Amino acid sequence: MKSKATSFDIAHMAGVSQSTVSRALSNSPLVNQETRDRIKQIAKDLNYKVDKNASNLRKQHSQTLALLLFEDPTSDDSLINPFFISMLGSITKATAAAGYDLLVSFQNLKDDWHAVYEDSNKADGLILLGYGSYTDYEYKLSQLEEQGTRFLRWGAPDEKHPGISIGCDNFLGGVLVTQHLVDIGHKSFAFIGDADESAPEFKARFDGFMSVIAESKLNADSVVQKDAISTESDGYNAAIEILNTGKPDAIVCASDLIAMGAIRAIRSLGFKVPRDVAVVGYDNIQISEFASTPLTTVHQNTQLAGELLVANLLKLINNEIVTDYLMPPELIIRQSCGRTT
Amino acid sequence: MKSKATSFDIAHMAGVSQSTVSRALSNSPLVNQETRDRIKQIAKDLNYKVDKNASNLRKQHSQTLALLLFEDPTSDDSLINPFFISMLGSITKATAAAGYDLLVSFQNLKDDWHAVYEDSNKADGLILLGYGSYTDYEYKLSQLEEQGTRFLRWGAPDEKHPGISIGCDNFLGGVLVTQHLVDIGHKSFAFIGDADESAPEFKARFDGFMSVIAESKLNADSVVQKDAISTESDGYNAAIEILNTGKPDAIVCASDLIAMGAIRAIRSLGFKVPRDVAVVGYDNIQISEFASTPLTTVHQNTQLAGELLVANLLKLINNEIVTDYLMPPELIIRQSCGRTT
DNA sequence: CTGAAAGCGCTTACAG
DNA sequence: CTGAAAGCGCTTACAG
Repeated sequence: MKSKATSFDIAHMAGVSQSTVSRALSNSPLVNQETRDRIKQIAKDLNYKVDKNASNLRKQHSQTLALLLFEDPTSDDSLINPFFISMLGSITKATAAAGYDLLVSFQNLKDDWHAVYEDSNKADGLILLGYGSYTDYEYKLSQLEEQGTRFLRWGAPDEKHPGISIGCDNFLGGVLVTQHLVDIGHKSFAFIGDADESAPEFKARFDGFMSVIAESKLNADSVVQKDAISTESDGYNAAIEILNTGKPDAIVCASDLIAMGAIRAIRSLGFKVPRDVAVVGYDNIQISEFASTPLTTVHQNTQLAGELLVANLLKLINNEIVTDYLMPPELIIRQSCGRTT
Repeated sequence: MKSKATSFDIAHMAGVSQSTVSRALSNSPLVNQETRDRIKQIAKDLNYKVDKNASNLRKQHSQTLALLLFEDPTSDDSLINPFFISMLGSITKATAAAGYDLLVSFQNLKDDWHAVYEDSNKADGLILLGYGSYTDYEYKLSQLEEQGTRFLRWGAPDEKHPGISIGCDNFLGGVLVTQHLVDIGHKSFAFIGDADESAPEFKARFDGFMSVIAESKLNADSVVQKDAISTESDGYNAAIEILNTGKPDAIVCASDLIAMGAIRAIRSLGFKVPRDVAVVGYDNIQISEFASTPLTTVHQNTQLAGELLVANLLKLINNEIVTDYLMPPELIIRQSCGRTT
């Protein structure tokens, strides 16, 4: 194992000063074209790469973005929400395309926030990604902001939270999917998913759902809502409870994972989807297409979302002005909602 | 935005030297318990964190591991193989648990290997994760090894490739799933998946498959094999080709994604799974359980794999001896293979 | 266009 | 147990 070459080694070989090597390698127009090429060739031959630690220390920035994933505390390892996975993929690519590195870390609700500060030190900016509220972190987020840490969060814009958010219009998504159910003739509805402050995305979906119920002059009082976080088993349990009290025409679920559980529950009681009960989800995760009954759901453009998140975080880092942004959701009609014609 | 505190600031406030601060914060037993506590308290109050760039530069290591994901060049963004996603999750956690950071980057076959070297500079060790062969990278891997870069790859142990590998016994997996099909009475078989040098994992699964065919005294000549990389569409196309020439009792697929495509193909021709044609996959990705016909498949313990990968890479970094390791696969029997009794 | 020098914020021998 | 000092490998004013 040979020790790594430094810029001094290159300088020595090229017969120039170390400063010139540094300039040449960073494509400074200050250095003579010819010299620059020669230095680059030598660097290439030696497989030399600039030491990032030294470079970053000197430049006082890291060329690194950190992605902080907030998981639901109950979800087990193997069940990372596929939606986030998809986001992870697009963020990774967008980051790389921008010439930045990506540090990924999972934040656990149980831990204290050590990791965030650590990461904020190693990264020029942070992307926060997670379902549910960042309410628990509000204080920490304020602290980050005070320190001058640049961060963006995925989710609903929210006056009460520090920081800028980029998200998908959950209210509109809830409207789209519920309106479709109404349009094709469903009359009675249930909703599965947390619908309080702790889960702003879910709540917005629920609000969209309720707004359609109200406008359609359906009996809002007959609507059942059951709490659930985004897991298959929560969906299952909530659906069982609902069906024990009565059978709605359609169940609107706050996520595809919940919908998968609801479908399993409906079947376990001997009903058929969508014949006896229609089910719709949210997220358009991969499973939803291949599911036993392909799921009608709401698609969020994760590709675009990743690009937006990275592009805007970079703007933030460059002290440009960034505002909240809400992407439009897209209704995906498959079989689980019933008669589509 | 206030500028960040440094160890000198802490030293000033604590009335000690900067060296002492550094020692206290790294829990050196050299410094007086009381002083240590006082310094730590101040650091906490100031929300001070050690500058990693400076620390790493000085210590000449990065406390960072890099995960290099090799994707099939054809797979589109949204379809990152769920198996890798699961690995990503477990690697992320294992890395964090070990007190390291994780840098994630997607290597694109089209690009040159710049990223690898970059990453090798920012990380103490590399984990290579991808389906298929690393043949194309063989030269680069040798170079990495020469430079003294520590790396581990996920996959089949392979004499011809540099580096140590940790993987799952693909041959045995192929045996398990095929033997089960034979046991429950299937007689004629097809295999979908690349079965040449370029895809060592798939080839090993195929070899396991063929060994069962041979031992079962079935007519090996009648076995059809069609190439496919791990995508739903490749699986679909390959299955269509197979069914156009004849209908085997069972199709063994080199991955779950391929199996999903095969099932779609079988249905599109009016056949039923498993009644007319049984299908089995490999990987036990999340979809396989929720699929229209739950998939019989082979499970690889990604949780363990991630831990093993990280633990062994850390050993490598500490100059301990590490050897190839092959994890046992586990057969998961669901409905797609037919009569299970 | 090029070089000598300072300094980014740490860790760790070295000396006491 | 503590401090003064060197140095990790760069980038970038500063001077020419």
